Amino acid sequence: MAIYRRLFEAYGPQHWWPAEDPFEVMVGAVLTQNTAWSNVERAIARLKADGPLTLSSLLRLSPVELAQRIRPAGYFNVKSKRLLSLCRFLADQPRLEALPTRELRERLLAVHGIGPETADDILLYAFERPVFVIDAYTRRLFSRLGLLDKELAYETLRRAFERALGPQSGLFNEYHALIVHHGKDVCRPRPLCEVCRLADQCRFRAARR
DNA sequence: TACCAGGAGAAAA
DNA sequence: TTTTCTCATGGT
Repeated sequence: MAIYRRLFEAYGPQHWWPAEDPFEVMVGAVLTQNTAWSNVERAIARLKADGPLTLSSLLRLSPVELAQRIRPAGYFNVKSKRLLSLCRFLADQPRLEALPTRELRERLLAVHGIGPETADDILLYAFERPVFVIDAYTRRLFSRLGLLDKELAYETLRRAFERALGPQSGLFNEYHALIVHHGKDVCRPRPLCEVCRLADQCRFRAARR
């Protein structure tokens, strides 16, 4: 919680995810896989150029048509198939919001192209479930601070964060958003922000002892 | 020019 | 079962 308070005091509330509705959150979660958000924004803008971004509007597109629209996000052929798999899943399974979180997570993970991080993005930011998202920014920040081994398995880290913070989806939402803001907009791999620079120096000194 | 960016699935070992 | 490879655009 000390890290959270420090981030919140530094950057303020983030009000995430940057999307107009839950469906756009899900689309963004797939498009941002291993991709800079600026490229995702271009792809979403192209999807919206045809009209409102909805489940039915995407289901009307062929894989090739969708791939051309999301081209700026990279891996467009792969992501086109993944997005259409997600859309078919959403169309085939009504009342997903009524499912308990664990079952909803398992069903999302069974969809082609939805791995642990993407599933948890969707659970937290589209379904407002208390699930902590472990992404590259989370691993980088907390390993720099010497608080975790960034090679640990996804599930191990997720459970550790959830145990430490308790079942508060609002806090998980804000915490992860702050971690991303810190990693993306403040502290890039180089140059490091002041906090991470000091953490790196401490680790370097410790390693020399 | 080379590297990096909010992963996931398939193939190879 | 674990590790490695592949997918691709845009910014720095």
